[in-house]
Amino acid sequence: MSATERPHTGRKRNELVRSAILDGALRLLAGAEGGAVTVDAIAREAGVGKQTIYRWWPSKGAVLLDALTDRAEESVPPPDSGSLGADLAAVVTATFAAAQHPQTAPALRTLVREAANDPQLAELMQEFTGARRAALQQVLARGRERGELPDDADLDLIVDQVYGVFWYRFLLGHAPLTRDVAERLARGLVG
Amino acid sequence: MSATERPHTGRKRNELVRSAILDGALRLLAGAEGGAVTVDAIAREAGVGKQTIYRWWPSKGAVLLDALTDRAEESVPPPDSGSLGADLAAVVTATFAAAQHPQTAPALRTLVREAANDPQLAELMQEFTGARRAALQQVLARGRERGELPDDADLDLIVDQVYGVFWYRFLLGHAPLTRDVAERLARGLVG
Amino acid sequence: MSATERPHTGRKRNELVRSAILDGALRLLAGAEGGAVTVDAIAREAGVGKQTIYRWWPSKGAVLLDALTDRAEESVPPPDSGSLGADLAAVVTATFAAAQHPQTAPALRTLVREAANDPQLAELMQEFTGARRAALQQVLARGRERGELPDDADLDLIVDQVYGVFWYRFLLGHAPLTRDVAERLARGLVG
Amino acid sequence: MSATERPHTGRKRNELVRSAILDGALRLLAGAEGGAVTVDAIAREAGVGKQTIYRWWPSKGAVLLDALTDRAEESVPPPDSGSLGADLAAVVTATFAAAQHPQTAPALRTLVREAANDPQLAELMQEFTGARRAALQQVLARGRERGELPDDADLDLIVDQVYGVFWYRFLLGHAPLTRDVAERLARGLVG
DNA sequence: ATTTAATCGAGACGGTACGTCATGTCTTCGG
DNA sequence: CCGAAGACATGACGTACCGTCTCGATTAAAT
Repeated sequence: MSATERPHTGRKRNELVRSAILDGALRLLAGAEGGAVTVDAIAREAGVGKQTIYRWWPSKGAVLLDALTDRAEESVPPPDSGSLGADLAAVVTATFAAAQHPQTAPALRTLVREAANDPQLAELMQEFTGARRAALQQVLARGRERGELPDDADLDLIVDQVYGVFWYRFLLGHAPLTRDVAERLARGLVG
Repeated sequence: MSATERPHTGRKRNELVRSAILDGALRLLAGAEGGAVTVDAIAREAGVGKQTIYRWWPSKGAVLLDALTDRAEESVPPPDSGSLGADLAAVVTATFAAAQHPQTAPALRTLVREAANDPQLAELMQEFTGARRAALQQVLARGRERGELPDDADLDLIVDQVYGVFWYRFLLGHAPLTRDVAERLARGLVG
Repeated sequence: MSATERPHTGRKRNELVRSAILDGALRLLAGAEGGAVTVDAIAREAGVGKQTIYRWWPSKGAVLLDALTDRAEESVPPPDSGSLGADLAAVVTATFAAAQHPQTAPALRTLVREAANDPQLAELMQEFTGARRAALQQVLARGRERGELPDDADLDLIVDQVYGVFWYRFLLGHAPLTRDVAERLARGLVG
Repeated sequence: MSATERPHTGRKRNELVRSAILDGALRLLAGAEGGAVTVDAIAREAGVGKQTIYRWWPSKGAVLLDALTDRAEESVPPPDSGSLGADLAAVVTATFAAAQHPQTAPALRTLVREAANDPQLAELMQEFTGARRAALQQVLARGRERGELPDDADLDLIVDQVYGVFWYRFLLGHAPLTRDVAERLARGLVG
């Protein structure tokens, strides 16, 4: 979408511009694989002035995070099937699967790369991952209440084993994140 | 160490220069915490020309990794006490402890940050982490041979749970990496 | 041996680059008439990095001034024919003619434009114009010694009438700077 | 003067806004001396929207010129004492004196600086200075009719010597613009 | 009395140029 | 040939103004 087709909204923030930027960012993230996700590039891709980006996001990474979360996240509620094993397997499987999406994966990797040198973005990602951890912990807490886990089980540790394995493999890529692995991991943790 | 105090060795490679560079890199990695581990900065810190760095290392990251591994690692052999639980606990505890060292921690974190945007370095770190994984897997394999693990145990997954938790907590810092956690983790995995 | 006494060992300044920049600047000044004498444009035109320009000149205008003076000025000595009238006419005529040169004129105008918003450059131009004034005053002083001007003649004022008329007409362009005008002006001042 | 204290006049042009803008512009012109006479700055200073400025003036420079001329100039008629020498001296002295005014001088200098990069404003200033030249020429023409100047005197050149000296010294500041200088200049031109 | 039309403050927007920073290569000179 | 110093091309960065646009309010003139 070019700038010429996009009407100005005057002194109000233009939502079309917002999504044009996020779209452009996603296109670059998904496409370029490893390179050239420049602020200038995003601006050009979206038909937007650089200043407009800096006006609304503190850093390039914030744009990327926004681009990823804005659409992908409709705040899926954690499953509650009554069985801890099933719930855990569901969450882990879903997590693994979501990151495999051919458009999401490169974007996510770029995002992490950006976060590494951008404290602003790092903090934003902390919030994001914190929410994920909290959701998973809730699932575990329900299971513990039902007696499916010992009372002294270290829920934080279990959560971190899940996300630890996920990120470790996702970023290093030395081993797969298949559905099979997900189920085996879940079983190992609460079996 | 300034350049003026260091004698030239003529056409042979000067070992003093090598360590001056690695020292300088370490000082920057440990000190600046968040900022500016530039090639120029390393060169200045070491009293060295930039070209000298590029002559011997393929990228900035390679220098950093070299700086970290050159000294800290005298290739500790994996423990072999005869008990899988004890061995695993020992490895995990040692891993957690090593990263806590007040000089190592910030350097390691910076290293990861650099690796995120430097494919050269990323590959080097893969080798490094690969070696660690292999060592741990060897411990587990010995235990499985002794019957301390079922024959169909997914050793790779267990290894990745250890290092996954480690890196996840180390980088995000949302939860501790104490000896207690290490032991609980080990017990959970092979108990 | 202190740092100041230490001979330079670094790479030498590349004279070709210097002249490439000045040439490029001149080409832009002469060509584009009024527009787009950007630092980026100069750099592109000269096949040079922007940083290289900023390394050697404090501002864009300084480059332009350098470009103009570097070549045009072989420090012409003021004429000394023995007759004040003839000398003055010669200087004024030469000044008028020099600025009419089809390549110099637009460059000079751009230079003034730049100086208006660049104190650095303004000072440089002061030096330049100061030297011109001094040269003319020397001519007048010689004439006064020979009795061709009264002892109480205000030489500064005469000089400023010459250069005042010159710049006033050159910049506003409301009246010509012909040889005829030059001679009439000279005659009016010392006739 | 802030916007809140200023009543709206509805669909009629608000004269208070006009003067608020001109006042703000003058304050910036006189005050900052060297910096930042931005359109945004004028708008902020006057408590006015940018569009309001662009609605009534074609360019920033036009505002500045308006600000200067609107108040200072009540179109003083050229003197006509019957003596050319006296009239000329009066005009020159008045011109020199006017520009010395502590509030006018910096504003005038800034105005010229702006004009250097604003063709719109440059043209407006041409009109302004043209009027001044015409006024002075009228004085000279009257004197020539009375026989106080030779029939072939180049009036334009005399005029430009006056204003040339004035602007040259005013802008460069290398020599004063005192009453004494004014009288000597006038005497030299028509004496 | 109601509509219509213009002013005005505010500020988002697409651009252009700025001056700085880091990278990795290349060049010079002294040991 | 090594090593220190640093020039150089490249390209991204984040900022400053520009001039245009649209909003929502206010008020005067036209209906």
